[in-house]
Amino acid sequence: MEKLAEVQLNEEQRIDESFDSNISSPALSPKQIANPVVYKLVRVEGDGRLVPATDDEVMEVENLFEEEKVEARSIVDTGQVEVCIPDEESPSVEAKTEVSEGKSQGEDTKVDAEKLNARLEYIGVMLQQVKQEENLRLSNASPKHSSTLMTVDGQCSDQRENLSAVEEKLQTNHSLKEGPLRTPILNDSSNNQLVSEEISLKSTDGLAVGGSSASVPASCSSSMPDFSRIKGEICLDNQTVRELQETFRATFGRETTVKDKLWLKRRIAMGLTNSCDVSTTTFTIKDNVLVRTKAKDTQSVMEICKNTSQTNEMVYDSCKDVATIPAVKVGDQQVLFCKRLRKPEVDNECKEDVCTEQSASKRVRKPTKRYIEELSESDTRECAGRCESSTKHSGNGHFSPKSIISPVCVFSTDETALITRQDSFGGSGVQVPYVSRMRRGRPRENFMSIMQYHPNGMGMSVDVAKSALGARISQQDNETGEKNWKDRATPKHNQQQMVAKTEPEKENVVKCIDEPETVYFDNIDSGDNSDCNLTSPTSKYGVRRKHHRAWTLSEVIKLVEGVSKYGAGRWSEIKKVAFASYAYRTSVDLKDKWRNLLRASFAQGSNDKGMRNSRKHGSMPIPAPILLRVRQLAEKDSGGTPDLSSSKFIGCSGRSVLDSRSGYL
DNA sequence: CTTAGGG
DNA sequence: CCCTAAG
Repeated sequence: MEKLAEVQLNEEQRIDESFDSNISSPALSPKQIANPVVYKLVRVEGDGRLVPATDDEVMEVENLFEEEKVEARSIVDTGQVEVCIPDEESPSVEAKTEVSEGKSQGEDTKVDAEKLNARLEYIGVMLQQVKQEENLRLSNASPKHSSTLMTVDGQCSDQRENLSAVEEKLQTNHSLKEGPLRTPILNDSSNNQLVSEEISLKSTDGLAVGGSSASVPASCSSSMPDFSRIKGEICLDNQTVRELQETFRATFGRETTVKDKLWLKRRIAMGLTNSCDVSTTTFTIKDNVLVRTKAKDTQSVMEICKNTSQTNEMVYDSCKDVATIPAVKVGDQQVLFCKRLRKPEVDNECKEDVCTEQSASKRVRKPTKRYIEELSESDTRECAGRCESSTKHSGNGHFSPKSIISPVCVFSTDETALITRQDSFGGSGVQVPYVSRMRRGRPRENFMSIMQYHPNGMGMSVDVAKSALGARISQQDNETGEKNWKDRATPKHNQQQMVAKTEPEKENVVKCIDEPETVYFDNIDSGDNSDCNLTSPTSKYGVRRKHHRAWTLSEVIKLVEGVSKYGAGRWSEIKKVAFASYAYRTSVDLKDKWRNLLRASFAQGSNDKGMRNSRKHGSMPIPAPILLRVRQLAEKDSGGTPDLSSSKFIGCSGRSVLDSRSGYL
């Protein structure tokens, strides 16, 4: 069979912006975001490369589509899916753009939604056949349980790559549909048990998935599992096919005609262990022996968790919400899918049931997920480690949320693990290195306020602006670039973003230069690096490392005064009153600065006060009086009655110092 | 949205 | 400074 696969060119920004870091950068038009799903026909070469399909291939597939259309089952369609049969155009950005433009957010989907469904349906059929083949071919060599790692590995396998692609495409397609959704396989049953079983199988056994699809007749007589049929210990190994089928039926409540023993065993094993019913009846697998235990054998279940690991987290997550769950997939889809399903209240009982210990101790622990940057910062080693560690965590009954949202680890041929994400930037929808997002942070609204202390600031601003522009061009984005871009991003990607990013800023800067009087920095929004950080002493000495805006003394003073007036903690108040004109200082900033001030003041208090004005560390030295005042305020704030007789004096002196200084800041 | 606190 | 969790 020719390796024809539909690869998804999918941008799922909508699902989670933070996840899709750099795509959501300003470099992309909203239009692209609005068209999340695009498919493109490609062929998977022997080495795993994705090559655009030729005309012939496209024709061929189209014919097939037509033929199969007749008996295709209808699938609920939300107009989110589009099958695109492009020309032989190289998989480039244009290709995608064209496609995207041709479709205006599902408005024209009515045209032939049915047709599309039929096609997708056909792909499903094809997929099943392929999978069955695969299944037969690989059934002998397959280990008992396929862990996530295995699944990942499988994705790299040449033999399965096309399969994966097709499957992924198909299932993702499903996953995009809203509302109750029937897979062709499940037909009438919206039964949780069934669905969850199906999911679990798909998620954990990438190889044999198709088997059930193709083989299980749509006639599900009894749709409820009947665990009572399973008595005591059952050695799956010793069972005949017939018995296995029976067990299967008992387990899942439906018949199967699959004769593959291994397949059956895995199904049963997985189905049981993933069953939502584990809370009442727990089955565990020990050395291929199915053990039924009334009491929860947490230990054993943990083992299962470990084995199935990450993927099954999704399964567990899914149990509650099966009605809308189409499938679980390897790769990004899996992740996205998971995120989509993770509703807070659906803190699945399945997971908790399985991992009793954890649920007993604490229901929700929210380890703060550090932002994407840190995820993508992880290097090769870490990636491998994470794959492993997620497994480990599961073993301890601890599901690390991090593992859920962590990027997919793909082990490329040269044994290096890369963090990748599904990306269509190159047009081929292949995995590309995971790069950190372009830029974060709030915009800096305007700079007007600063200027009030810098009547002469203009000349400087030009310089800074120029230099800022230059720096940006040369090194893109200081923050993210230094660590991540160089080694991670694809060159193409980089360039595009770079151009897209630089342009607008150039404009802004130009404006800033041309119309210094009025427009000034109003246009320099998006604070991105565009901080013409005039007041920063560091700007004089070059190397403005970040888009920091150094705190001026006057700002500090206002802050201190504000704190003295309103008390520490009322940052929004202080900001409103004292920093009304400082749009770029948020209450958080105030708080941070205050924290720093406290630190500084106490540090200095214990130290020699002589170095207060030293410029050793290029940053603005904070006059001792201010620090003293800070300390005093801090003490007052901390509840104690420090009774500093000097408080008044300090207050006065501090203020006077401030006033005198603010003049030439 | 604001505050608190960690990175 | 940035991020996130909580209120």
